[in-house]
Amino acid sequence: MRVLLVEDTIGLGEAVRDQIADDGHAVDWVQTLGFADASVKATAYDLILLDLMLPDGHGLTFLRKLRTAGNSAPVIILTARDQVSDRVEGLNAGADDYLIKPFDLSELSARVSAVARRYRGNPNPIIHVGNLVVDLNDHRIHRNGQPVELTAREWAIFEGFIQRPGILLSRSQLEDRLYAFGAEIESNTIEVYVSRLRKKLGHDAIVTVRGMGYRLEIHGQ
Amino acid sequence: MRVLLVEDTIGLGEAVRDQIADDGHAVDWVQTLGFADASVKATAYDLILLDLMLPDGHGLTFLRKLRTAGNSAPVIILTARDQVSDRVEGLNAGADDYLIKPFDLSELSARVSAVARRYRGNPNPIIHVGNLVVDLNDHRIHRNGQPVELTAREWAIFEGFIQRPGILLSRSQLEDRLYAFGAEIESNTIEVYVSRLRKKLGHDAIVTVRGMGYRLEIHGQ
DNA sequence: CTTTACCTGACACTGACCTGAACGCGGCTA
DNA sequence: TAGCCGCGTTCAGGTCAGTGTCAGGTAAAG
Repeated sequence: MRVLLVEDTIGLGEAVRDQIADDGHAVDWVQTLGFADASVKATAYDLILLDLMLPDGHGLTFLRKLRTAGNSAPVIILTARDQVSDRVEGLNAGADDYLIKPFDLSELSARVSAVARRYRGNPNPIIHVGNLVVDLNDHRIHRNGQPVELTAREWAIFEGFIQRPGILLSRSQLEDRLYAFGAEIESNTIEVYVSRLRKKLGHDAIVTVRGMGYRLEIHGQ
Repeated sequence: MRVLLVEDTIGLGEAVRDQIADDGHAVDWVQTLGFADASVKATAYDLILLDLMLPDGHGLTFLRKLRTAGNSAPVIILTARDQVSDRVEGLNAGADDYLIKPFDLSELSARVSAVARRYRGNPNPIIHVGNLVVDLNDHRIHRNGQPVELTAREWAIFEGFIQRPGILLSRSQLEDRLYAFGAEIESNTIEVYVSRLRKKLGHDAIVTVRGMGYRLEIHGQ
């Protein structure tokens, strides 16, 4: 799926872009309405993620122009919790959905893949890694055929690994998955969750890279 | 697809009817709520296009009655640009979408075929899950042979589960089923409905996945 | 050997969740 | 018109799994 991300906050934009790319979609990220305008003229997007407060104007102006131009691509609005009127107006202006900042990356994934599913009638994407079978939408894991139960936090971490198996994830990247961006944490929480995941998924499933981070190890069978 | 068009403006009604017929759907066109009432009792429509200002009453009264009667056919509201409050109320009353007059016929086509797409691939209206037998068209459920009565809201939730048994549904996905898109809800309504469904369908029918959502458990037989 | 980084069992507390009960409202009946 | 009923929603009180912190231990690096 081709996704256009219109968002001027750098940290958030990066995180969203990476998440969507990891989910297997092509992302174009622009920071202004001007570039957004140009992009939709050049490309037929399957989904548009639209922030409302942008340096060169309000997202709703863009949305209305898009609709009157006959573009009916699904639009998901990214908005702050207190801007209720914006949200209502957004839906009236032709948005399909909205996400309230700060949002979980997994919530974002869910919304995006809901759109993707509607567009091509896809079943759940199932990933096989070593002796694990993972259903991403359903948050379900089987290890050697046995179901494995993960808590919300454990899943958040694990999802980060499974999306890029074999790739090194730094501590702070993992922390971002737990505490919607920003929130600094000074403790060994990540270590604890890695430990818990190892207990559930096998002790060699996650490899420590000293001083750098962790990586999911693909092994077996 | 069977479409019911409720619209008292002659010119517009004709144009819409013709467009939908051209798209390959069967259209019934009525001009009053009275006839609309009679029609939905006689026929199971797959989509209802509903004007709000009608000679014998307001379309929302009709919509509410429809929903409390357990009819969950998708409804698209046809409304004028300046009636924002009507639109919001409409979504809250259980409409699925809306179109602002005057609208392009191509826009209409797009929305209608979006509904059609969602409706297709559902050829088997009777589903067996564990000790439940569910008739999707009739909204009828039997548990171990005994009929189970669900209210409109309970059904809305349950339908989400039954369409893809075993899948995890997040709180917000369930909320979307109750309140078209939009309407923010800050309460435990979902929990209450889950609780009531459990009482009617068996306490182990719906499993809580803490921090993530709920899932219908397929068990027995 | 010392230092640093990481591991993991244990534990207290928070907040997510459950559910009986009460409220409010629209629709139906008399 | 008044009264009743069913449904949707909110509230309050209770329960318990999940989370984060800590402390004592182990492994790696130099």
